[in-house]
Amino acid sequence: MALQDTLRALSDPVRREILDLLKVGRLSAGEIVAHFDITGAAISRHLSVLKDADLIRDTREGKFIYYELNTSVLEDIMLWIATLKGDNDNDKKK
Amino acid sequence: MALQDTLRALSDPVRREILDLLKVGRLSAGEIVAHFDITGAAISRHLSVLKDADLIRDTREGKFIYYELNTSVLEDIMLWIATLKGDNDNDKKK
DNA sequence: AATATATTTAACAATTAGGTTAAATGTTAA
DNA sequence: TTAACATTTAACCTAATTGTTAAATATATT
Repeated sequence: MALQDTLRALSDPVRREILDLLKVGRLSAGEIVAHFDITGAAISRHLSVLKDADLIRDTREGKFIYYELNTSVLEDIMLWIATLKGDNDNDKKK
Repeated sequence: MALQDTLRALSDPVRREILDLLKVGRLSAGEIVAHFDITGAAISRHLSVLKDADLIRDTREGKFIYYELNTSVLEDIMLWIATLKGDNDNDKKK
């Protein structure tokens, strides 16, 4: 379900914007919420979708929960797209 | 809306499987339907989503409509993912 | 212990998505 | 022009998604 989860997570524009924000560095949930016009509850659920897809990691620090990007799962997408485009790099690898 | 359309189209497993089928070569709608357990109507709608996202192109030939892959729009995803991963190749380009 | 702050979870409403069957459209051939 | 075939579109149903507000949880502070 890895690829499925990742692509589903990426298919929402709010979630992609969250990832774009985290590109610069870690942010607390509240800091992320501040960038949007929707409620903290809505953002919180988006964060949990991203977390389930392992696109972000969280660490609590006192009252705050910090989120940071985890790009490793994006490899699978890159691979899938590459094979779709007829790249035979993968065949070579095996 | 290009990236959004592409990612949304890719977020469904049936649609990804259709693209995988087309990797080998063009197929008629009917041939595609034959690979699945859902109705032709359902597949037809999936095809139209893929077409709207410009991931496939169609050409009618007599009674049949043939579908073929168009991978060019996948570039945008690759780019977006690359920047997310901190690739500064794009910066260099400008 | 009580309160304030940060965040998540629950319950709900509106919208979107993906499936079905039945009807419509386009094309070929009798 | 009628019949048959390939495909799409329409109408409908159910389930999932995304947002809201209100309640719950976790931590820090007084």
